[in-house]
Amino acid sequence: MAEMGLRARKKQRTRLTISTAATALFEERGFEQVTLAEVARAAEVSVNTIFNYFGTKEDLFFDRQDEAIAAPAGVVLGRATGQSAWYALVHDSLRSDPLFTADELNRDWLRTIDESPALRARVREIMDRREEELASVLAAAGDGSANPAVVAALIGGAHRAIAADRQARFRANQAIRTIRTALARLTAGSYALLEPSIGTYATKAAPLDGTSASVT
Amino acid sequence: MAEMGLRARKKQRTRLTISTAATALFEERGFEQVTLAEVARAAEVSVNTIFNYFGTKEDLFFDRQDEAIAAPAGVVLGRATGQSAWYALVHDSLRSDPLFTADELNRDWLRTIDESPALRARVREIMDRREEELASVLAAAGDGSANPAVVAALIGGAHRAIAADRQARFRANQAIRTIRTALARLTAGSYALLEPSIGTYATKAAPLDGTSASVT
DNA sequence: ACGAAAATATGCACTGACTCCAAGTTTGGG
DNA sequence: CCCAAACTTGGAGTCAGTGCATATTTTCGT
Repeated sequence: MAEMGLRARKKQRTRLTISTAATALFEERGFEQVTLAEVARAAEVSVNTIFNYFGTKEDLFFDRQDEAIAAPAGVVLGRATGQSAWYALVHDSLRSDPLFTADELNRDWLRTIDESPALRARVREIMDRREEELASVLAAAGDGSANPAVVAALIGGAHRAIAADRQARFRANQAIRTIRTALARLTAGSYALLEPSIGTYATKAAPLDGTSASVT
Repeated sequence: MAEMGLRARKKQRTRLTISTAATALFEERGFEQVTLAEVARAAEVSVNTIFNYFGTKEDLFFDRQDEAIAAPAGVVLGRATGQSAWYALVHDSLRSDPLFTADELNRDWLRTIDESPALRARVREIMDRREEELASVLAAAGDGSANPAVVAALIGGAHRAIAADRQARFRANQAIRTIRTALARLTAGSYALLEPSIGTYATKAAPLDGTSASVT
């Protein structure tokens, strides 16, 4: 992984140059107000080169969407023995999910999203794909007590509500501390609503090597 | 309402002409494969006229999205005294919500959506707005036991899962009867999951005119 | 170290949705 | 019957995104 030819390094550098130039422009003047030609000028490449690295204008902004998409599925996949999906998400979401973080760096970024219909549409798509990933992890867990897609959709619903709340609070220019505590409270409240129905769904069974008692 | 000048009638007719011409083309060859110029030719108007009636290409396809957006909020708003939002939705959704219907007419329509990223994005937007409408109706009901936006999001989650299931079944070319029963079963199952948490949320209070006993 | 092959960058021409504006044309009301 | 408002149209332009042909750069086998 540390091994990397000149070509690969250069590619990585170019990609970063374009992405940071674009993000800066977007946050400064708004997504729709910036043209790809301007991004190209700022990054000192041709417009076509941008398309070599990014499929769409939105991809320039959501450069690392993959992390956000994989987050909940990863949390559930990495839950400890005896923990349910719900339990793992309750205790890990606020820490590891980029969707739940609130710091000063988020402010301009979130405002930019808020002001652009195209970016908001993209966020919806990301949320949808999060749900799909989560659903397939839950399906693999093989808990027949409920439809995994439905369980994933309920969790996804909670996440949407929390994300919307975060947006609203940033929009209202609340202090980071305030947002953080409100977010924690809302997260707890939302998951509490879900506990009776899915609190024990997809509980990870103990390994079958016989050293621990059965779980049932 | 029956009163309508020649101008207004003509407008309505033109709108319908454009919309049906467009829908026919879309279902025949796919949304992305049809150009607005072609729609204009088919409807015998200019491209600019299309934009007089419809804001975007997608609006041509989702001509009556307003009904879909207002459906759950309407059901909840119209619930009888003593019924909760959950109860009203469980018993009315399959009947009155266009999102839950399954008949032969849906087939081509849904396939067209399925094959177009742009239309799928629009569906996500519609789902989002449904949730917002529902959330504001719930908020107006003033049940402080839970955050109305969260409750709306959970219901929205269930709806998304059901809609996705319907899509998958149409995609797999299942028979309408099969889809209908599967849909009913999934709807019941999803709402059952929600009952313990929100089953009595926003129960409509009896009128205050004193003729009936207090509820609480 | 050299030259061919593969990867990458760029310019050019094009499509298609959408906007703005400046005429036409049609309709309703006085 | 004529004027004003509503509606339609054409034309010119913007911008994201595609396809292609042509440089230019990097890599790799020899």
